[in-house]
This record gives sequence, C-alpha cells and structure tokens, in this order.
Amino acid sequence: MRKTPRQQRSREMVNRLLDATAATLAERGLDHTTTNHIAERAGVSIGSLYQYFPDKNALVEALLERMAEEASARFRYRAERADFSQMDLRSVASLAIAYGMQRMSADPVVRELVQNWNRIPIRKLLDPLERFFLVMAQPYFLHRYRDYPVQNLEAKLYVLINAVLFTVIHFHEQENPVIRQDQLIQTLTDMIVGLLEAPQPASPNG
Amino acid sequence: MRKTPRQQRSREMVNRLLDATAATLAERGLDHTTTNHIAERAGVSIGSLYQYFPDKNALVEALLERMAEEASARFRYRAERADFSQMDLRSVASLAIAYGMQRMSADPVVRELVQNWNRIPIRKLLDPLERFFLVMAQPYFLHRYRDYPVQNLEAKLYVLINAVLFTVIHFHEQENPVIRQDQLIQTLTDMIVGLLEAPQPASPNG
Amino acid sequence: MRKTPRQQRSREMVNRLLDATAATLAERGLDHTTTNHIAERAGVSIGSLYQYFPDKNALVEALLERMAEEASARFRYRAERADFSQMDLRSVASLAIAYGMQRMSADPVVRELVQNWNRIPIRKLLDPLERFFLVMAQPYFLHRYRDYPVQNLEAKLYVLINAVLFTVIHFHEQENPVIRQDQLIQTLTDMIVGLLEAPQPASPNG
Amino acid sequence: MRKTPRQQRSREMVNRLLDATAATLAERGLDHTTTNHIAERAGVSIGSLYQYFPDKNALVEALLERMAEEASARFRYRAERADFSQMDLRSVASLAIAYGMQRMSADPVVRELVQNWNRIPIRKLLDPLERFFLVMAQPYFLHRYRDYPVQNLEAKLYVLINAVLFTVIHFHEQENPVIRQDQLIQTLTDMIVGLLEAPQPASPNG
DNA sequence: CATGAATGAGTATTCATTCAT
DNA sequence: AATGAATGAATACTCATTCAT
Repeated sequence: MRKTPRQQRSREMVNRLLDATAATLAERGLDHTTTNHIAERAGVSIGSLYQYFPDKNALVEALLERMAEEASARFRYRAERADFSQMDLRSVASLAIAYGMQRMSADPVVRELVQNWNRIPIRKLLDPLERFFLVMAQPYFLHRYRDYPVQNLEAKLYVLINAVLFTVIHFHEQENPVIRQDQLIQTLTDMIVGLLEAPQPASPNG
Repeated sequence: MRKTPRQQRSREMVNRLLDATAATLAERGLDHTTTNHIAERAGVSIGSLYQYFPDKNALVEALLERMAEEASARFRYRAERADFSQMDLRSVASLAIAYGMQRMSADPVVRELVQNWNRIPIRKLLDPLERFFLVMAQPYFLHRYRDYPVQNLEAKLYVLINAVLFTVIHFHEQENPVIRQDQLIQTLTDMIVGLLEAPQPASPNG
Repeated sequence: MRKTPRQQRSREMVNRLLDATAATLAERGLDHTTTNHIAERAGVSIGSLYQYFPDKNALVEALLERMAEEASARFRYRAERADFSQMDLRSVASLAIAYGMQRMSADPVVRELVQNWNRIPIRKLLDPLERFFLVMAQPYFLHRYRDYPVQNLEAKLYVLINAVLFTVIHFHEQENPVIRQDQLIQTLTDMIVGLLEAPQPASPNG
Repeated sequence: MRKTPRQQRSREMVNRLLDATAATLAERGLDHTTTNHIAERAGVSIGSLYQYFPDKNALVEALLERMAEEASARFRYRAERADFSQMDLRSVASLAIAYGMQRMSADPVVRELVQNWNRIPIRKLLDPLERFFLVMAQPYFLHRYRDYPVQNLEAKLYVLINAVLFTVIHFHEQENPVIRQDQLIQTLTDMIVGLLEAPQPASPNG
C-alpha cells in the first residue's frame, strides 16, 4: 500500500505547520503572523502550506483543535494521578485555577489565541475543554448528588468556565491589576464554590 | 464672542466623527474599519478627520470615553429611578444583567469594542464603569454591612465585573449557545449572590 | 496718507514670515517644512501667509534674496575694514574661504538651503554673491593687471566660485571627510592662486 | 541545476527594476518618483518590487552602485584604448572633462542623482569614481614624481573631483550660463593643471 | 507534489492650497 | 484684511493567495 507513508508524511507536514503557526503566533502575535512567516518557519514553501490548509484561518483552527486535544490529555493525566473524588470542591477548584494560570503564563500561544478569541473560532478550543470538565466533574457531582443536588449543572459550568477563563486572561493582560494573584485565585474559588455548593432552593430555572 | 460657535462646530465635528467611527465599527468590525471609511461616513474629508484626531487610535479612544460617559449617565439615571437600596441583591443583580445584555444586543458598537478588548485601550471604557458600579453599590453594602459584612469587596467586585462582562459578551457572540439567555441571567445572578451573600468564614485572604 | 503704515505693516509681516521660514528650515529641514509650520511659527494664520506669498516656493525665494542681501552687506563691511588691496591673493583667498566656512557652520539655514540647491532657485542666493565677488575683486585685479594680466577673468571667477562653494558644502555634509579642514582650505587656496596667478601663455581661449 | 535560471531571472528582474528606476528618475525627478511608478514602468507589480528591494532607498542605492560599476568599466575601457601615459596632463584633463560633460548631457539620470546628492548615499557613486581616478592617475604621477613631486595628492584629488563635478553639474543646470562650454572646459583644465603641476614650495601642509 | 515568484487591492497619514466667514 | 477649517490627491509599503514551472 502506498497510502500509509503518504498519510504519515502528510501528518508530519501538518504538524510541522501547526508548530510553526504556534511559534509564530507566540513570537509575533496574531496580527503580525503571516502565512509566509509560518511556511518559512516550518521550512516549507508557501505553496505547500496552501496544499494542506485552504487558508490562514484553517491553520489557526487546526491549531486550536490540536491544542484542545493536548489540553484534554494533560488534564486527564493529572486527573488520574490526583484522586479528585477524594478532595473537596474548594481544593479542586483552587488547584485547577492555579494550574490553569500557570499554564497560561507558560504558554504565550494560549494567551495570544484567547486574547483574540473574537477573531478566531475559539470554541474549537473551549468546547472540548468545557465538555472535558463536565465529564471530569461528573463523578464528583454524582457522588454528592443525593445530598446536594446541583441544578442546572450545564449552565453553571458554562458560566464558570467563561467567567474564570476571561477573568484570568484579563488579569494576566493588565499591567497593574488592582488585586493580587492570590486574591484572584481565592475569590474565583469562592465564586465557584458559592455557585456550585450553596443550596439554591430559590432557583426555579430550567 | 467668536469662540463659542467655533467650539460648537468643533464639537459637532468631533461628534460626527465619533458617530461615524461607531457606525463603521459596528458595520465592518475593527479590523476592516479604516480612517477613510470613517471620514466618508462622517461626510467629511480624510484631511479633516486628521485635523481633529491625530490617528486612528485616538478616534477609538475618544469613542470609548464618550461611551463610558454615556453609559455612566444612563446607569445613574436608572439608579435614581429605581430605588436599588430597597431591593434585595438578587433583584438588583438580575436587573442589572438583563439591562446590560439588552444594551449589548442593542449596541453592536459595544460588542465590537469589547470583543477587541485586547487591541484597544478598553480600560477607558471599563474603568469608569467599574468605578461607577463600585460607587453605586457602596450604599447597598454599607447598609447591609452590619448583618452581612462582605470581606474583600474590591477583589470580589473585580472578579464579578470581569466574569459577568466577558461571559455575557461571549454568550452574545455565539451563534448556538449551549444555554438559553434566561438560564444565563439566572446563573450569573446566582453566582453574584453566591459570592457576595454567602457567609465566608473560611476565607482568610488579605 | 494711509499708505505708509500699511506698507510698513506689510513689510513687518513679510519679515516675520521670512524669519519663520528660516527658523523652520533650520529646525526641520526643507523636506519637513510646511507652510502651516511657517505660519504658526510666524504667529500668523495660514491664510495670511498666502496673502503675502503666492506659494511655498515664493517664500523660499524671498528668503534667499534677503539672505543674499545680508551676505553682501556683511562682506562689504568686512571688505571695508580689511584693506584687501594691500594683501596678496593667497591671503585674501585663504581668509575668504575660512570666513565662508565659518559662516556655513554657524548658519544652519544656509546649509539647509545650499544642500537643496537643486530644489530651490539657488541662483537667487548665488548670483548676487557671484556678482559681488566679481565687483569686489575687480579693483584688486585691475591693480595688478599690468604685472599679471588675468585672461578670462569672468570664466575663472565663475569656475572658482562654483568650485569652492560646492566643494566646501560637500565637505561640510560629509560625516567622515577623507581630508582635514585645514587641508581643504590650503588646497582650495592653492587652486585659486594656481588659476589666477600662474602665467597662462598657452590659453588661447576667447 | 536549478539555481542558475532562477538567479538569472532574479538578476533580470533587478535590472529591469533598476532600469525603470533610472527612467522614472530621469523623467519625473527624485521627488516625484514613486515606487508604484517604478514598478509600473518595469512592467512588474508593486509587490514584486518589494520582493527584490526592501524600500525605495535601496532601489536608488542599488542604481547608484550599478552606475558606478558601469562608469568604471567605461573609463577603464577608454583608458585602455588611449594611452594616457603618453599624453600630458593638460590633454588628459581636458579630454576627461569633455567626456564627462558629454556623458552628463547624455544621461539625465546622472544629473538627477547628483543634483540630489544630499538626499541619497551619493558616495556610493562618487567613491568608486574617486578611487578609479586615483588608480588611473597613478602611473602618470609615478612617472612625473621624481621631477615634480605632488604634495598632498589625496587632498588635491578630493578637491578637484568635487570642484569639477559640481561646477559642471551646476553649469548644466543653468539655463543661461554666463560662460560658454568651451570656456568652462578650458578653465577647468587650467585649474587642474595649475593645482597639480605648478611648483608649490610654499605649501607647508601636512 | 513542491516551489516561490508574482500579484495588487488595501491602509494610514501628509500637506499645499482654497474659500466661506 | 485676516482667519483657519476643510480639502483630497498622493505615497510607501503589506500580505493572503495563485499558478506556472
């Protein structure tokens, strides 16, 4: 069969281009990232780039998807190590936020992309994460469900993910934030716990 | 006096240009808004535009400032009508979010600008609002302080404002959001109340 | 009579504009000197400027003429003090060049203008000087004529004036000239003397 | 080999652009020469122009270099034909000036460039010429050195090249020069001979 | 399949000059 | 006469995309 090696080459090429996209994005920012830069960085002709991706947007989209997969894998790995089900919500939330913030400082690509969320199909990155968290959180909530049933779990997770994510990004972007990082984490944790654990007999939604 | 009519003309021109900026922004998005578009839309020569604003950025900045002023005025007006101090937190929050979302749907300029928060001096718009909310909320919290003292009010408001704002914006941007608008408002309200009203004896932050 | 004060006012205005032109020229260079700059510097509206000068070029031209007059006056003054007729050609030439170079270093306007000789009617400045030198030199050569008749005096002066002038200007412009200033003056002096004093029996030109 | 035709194409393009630059320069003058004009004249898209030259300045600079090379080649060719070492200084100088003036009348590009010498890296053009003349003149001066040693040869050549060059250019530029062309050549020749051949026992320069 | 030369619409900004007030 | 707001053609340079080789 001829197909396998070809597919493999193709895959390599795609990965190389995606790596180059990420690197260029981190280095120059979305605004100053050009397809020619990406091709050059990938050590590939611009023509070849367009053989694998129809346009610049597709490139970013694919990168987003790959990052989502990687992030899911990373989270899964961590989740397997640490037995979250044994921890209380507060600890889990606090840990997750701290971990996320560290990831964000470490990965300029994530920052660059999320900063420009409106110009890219950011859901490609966020949706998998949201789904993943939902799945991850399932056992926890199932376990507590009888005592503290959480209504509207989907809406709550949606809100929390967005809220935490963009607040953290915005915080990161500010030169002189009005609050400290530990205050931010603490308050975000409080917010999460407040929404998920507090008894809400008054909420008639849904 | 010669000065008044001239200043007035100048003011009119500035306003016309700002209106044109807003309209073009709403129509074409920040990326495809050019100074020539703005001038044309304002019915003014490009040269005149540059007589009033040194560059494109100044135009956006001025628009941001004008919007912040307008928004503050609008909020103040509403705050004076409705006696928030008589309402409970849940009602106030719910009303404010609903009002904000309605404003946001109604005003594509706000959307366009906030979407591009990272590429514009968005704080020009947000800072006054943040300050305004703080001032507005002051009497309410002062009033309840004895019964339900709120620790870390500053950090909490910072988090809530950012969280609510960007979640709402993101929600707006999505074509097929996974939750309904009423769910969003309800959940955000829950989140606000959860953070502000819940007893937090465990929070040892500074 | 009404005319005198008006003419005087006009003259003042012209001078003010010319001063402003010179100052702006020295500060920003011909390329970045705009009529609006000049008007502003003169404390006059741009409209008034165009009442006195039909266009930008006329402004420069008039400045050139005024400078030529001033330079002539200065030279005449110096010539009256120092009795050139008592000095030998070498001394006169050497002195004149040194003086000219000092003037040139001291006056950025002169430099800026002469640098742009091709884009302005530089003859407005050079012609009077040429004529002046010719007149100044006349008595000297007349005086020596019997002993050392100089053939083709006009052509020689033409050549020397241009040669010296532009060599000096070019020298001034260079950041790292290949020769020193004293060498330049010495060589130019040699050149002048060589052309004017050497016996030229072989020159059969008309 | 793939390289040769590509390099050749590239070279052709560069030459085409340089030709277009020269033509446009001659036609419109440096001030009114735009990169778009050049590209259009070269029958090439503006994008292509910028693929070969980073900016307008680089274009002019490259043209200057090419012209210097061409001029050197031409001079060398002529020098090989005519055995200058057999001619006296007067004849060589006279011939060189006449030849240079003819070249200058024939080549408006040279004129345009030298006229704008202060706005372009004119040394790119002059330095090679200066060096060339020095080399060319070497045998002559070597030959005469024992009998008539020329002091300060470098300074003298510097002065003469500048003096002759700009006087000729200026002469060319004038609509009604006060002297005739043959007088100019004659006088310049006298000047050169006067400076180089006359005994200068009085020159104490370093 | 790969290449990379070629494309050209698009963008922010400047400045001499006019003319209604 | 004086003003200065308004004009708009002009300019250098970018970058996503195509297509002949």
